[in-house]
Amino acid sequence: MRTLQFQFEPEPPYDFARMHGRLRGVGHELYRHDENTLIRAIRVQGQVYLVLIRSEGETASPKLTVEAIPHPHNSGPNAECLAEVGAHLRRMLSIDISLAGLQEKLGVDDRLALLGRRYEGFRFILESDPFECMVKTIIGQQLNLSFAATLTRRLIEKASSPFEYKGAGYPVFPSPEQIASLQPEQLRELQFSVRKAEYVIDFARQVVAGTVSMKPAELAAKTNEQILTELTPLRGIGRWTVECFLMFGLGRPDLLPAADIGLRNALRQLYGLDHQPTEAEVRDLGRDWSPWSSYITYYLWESLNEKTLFT
DNA sequence: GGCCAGGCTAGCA
DNA sequence: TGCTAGCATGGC
Repeated sequence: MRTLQFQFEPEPPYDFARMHGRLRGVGHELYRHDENTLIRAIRVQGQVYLVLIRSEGETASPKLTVEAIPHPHNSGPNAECLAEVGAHLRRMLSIDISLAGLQEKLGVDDRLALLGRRYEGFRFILESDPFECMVKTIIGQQLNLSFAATLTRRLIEKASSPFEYKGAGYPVFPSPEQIASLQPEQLRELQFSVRKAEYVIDFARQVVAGTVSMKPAELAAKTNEQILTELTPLRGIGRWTVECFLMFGLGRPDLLPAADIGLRNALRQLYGLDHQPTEAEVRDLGRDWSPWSSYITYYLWESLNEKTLFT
């Protein structure tokens, strides 16, 4: 099978260096970094590819080249996948998002304007697919990020085999079938709580059984509220989890996860508050962020990594 | 040593 | 309908 080649020229600003930098941090165990190249395995309609993403431009004149190397075990005619892999990468890398309007939105508030200047062109790199996003989000509930990353890494090592390429092994996020075939005790051995082990496996089994759809095309046809209504009845999936899923899994631009501890801490820092704002206070502070609530939340999360930014 | 982590459920008033 | 203990463990 041949390597697929793609070139993307998103509308500026597009700050790939900062987007790449975020993926070097904790919680991004699926990525490998080779000089200025970002590498990971992705799954597109059941087929696995190793993608090498390289930036050859700058924030004001962005240009990305991507190679996608099909896994040797992929089956079926590869040619049909070219368009699908390309569309997958465009969505994952926020290529077709226009940020016009975001700076204007940020500009009405001095503190937010600071964020806007700092993170101009900083976009989401989405989780590779909705199933992966949901599993990682369930694992991340309530835990500190580093322990959540440890659990995710152990799950990947337990349930799937790495993509071997040029003498190195690249982790592949397990398929729904691979996670569905596990027993809760196997995740308990990895230091999952009993509950969390059940949530993750039950979710995978529902996806395999078809009672829950994680198909991108089907999810794309639904509103945020429809997806919230459908997914929150599942055990282990609450409002926060679906909000994160909509942001990082589907790239929906206008989510405000007002109960999120990280967002509350970031707002406390941004505005110099003497207490951690409540959920209601967060909704009030963010009442004018629409239709960019996800992006402003994203910038606020990022600001947590820079304690000196507002002091 | 104690409390909080980018929550959620079950069980109880 | 609303409140809270418990969850597993790491980090500060």
